[in-house]
Amino acid sequence: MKIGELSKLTGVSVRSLRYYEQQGLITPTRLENGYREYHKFTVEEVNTIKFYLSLGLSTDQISSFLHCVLKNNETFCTEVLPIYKEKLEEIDKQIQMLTNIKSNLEERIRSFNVEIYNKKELEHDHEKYS
Amino acid sequence: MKIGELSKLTGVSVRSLRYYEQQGLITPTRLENGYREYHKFTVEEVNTIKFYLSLGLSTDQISSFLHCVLKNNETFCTEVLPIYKEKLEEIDKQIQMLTNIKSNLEERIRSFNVEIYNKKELEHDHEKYS
DNA sequence: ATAAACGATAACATTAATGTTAGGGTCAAT
DNA sequence: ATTGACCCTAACATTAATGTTATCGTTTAT
Repeated sequence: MKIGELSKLTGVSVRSLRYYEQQGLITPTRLENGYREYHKFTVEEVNTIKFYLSLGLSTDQISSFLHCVLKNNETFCTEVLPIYKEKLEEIDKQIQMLTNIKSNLEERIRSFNVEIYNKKELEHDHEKYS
Repeated sequence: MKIGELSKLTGVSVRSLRYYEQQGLITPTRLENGYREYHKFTVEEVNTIKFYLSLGLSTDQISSFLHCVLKNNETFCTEVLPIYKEKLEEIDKQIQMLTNIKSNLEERIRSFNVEIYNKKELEHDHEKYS
């Protein structure tokens, strides 16, 4: 199949398919006219790539083990586990950072509410004593 | 004071100070020779900018309320609260995404452990029955 | 044979703050 | 007057996957 069909079947843009090829993730053959020709099982490969990208892995990381996981159960590929662990640490750090910022933001937002409360108190006092 | 001194006092690089100026966050005067001249209270301003940047706000967002918060208590600046709330939603979404990925990663990592366990079982069986 | 649909390559754009480098002025001390 | 420490502007680089556009060749249907 040609690139347009693969794109439709996978939902991955033609541009991205060419990029994956450039990154060494897929290697189509060429027809006489220069068009890329893909095997039908490339659909599965591209879906696998999509999955790993959705885990936040880079094309570089994916390329380091894709060859293996396309043939074996993932758990047989020793390259994968360290990458997962590395990514997990990275994500934990990010969550930690975001959580800190979130706390700060919530605290600042709370101080606005306190301010509004103070203003209402003032109005109330005004009524009470006027 | 000149830019080098401001940089030392705030820990913000000269490059970044010029960038903040370009974004309209600070507006030094110029000496006759073209050098930027900063008031001493600019140190406080830059520290304020640093703080808002650390909350993940963009220079664009900061510039929309910096003028106000430099003169008043932040809670008097009506522009700030919506920006905080917007940022908070954005961060919640990011945390949600990262948490999802984290779950997926942990599940995949777990399946490696199961696999190792199975392998050990095999060895064990091998001993047992050999 | 012409037009529409598809394919190819190549290059630039996106985001946002910051680093780096190049090519110059300025100033103070020697 | 030379040196070193500053300052200036301007421009390119960084990250990574994807979008966009330009220019061109190919195929297919009319």
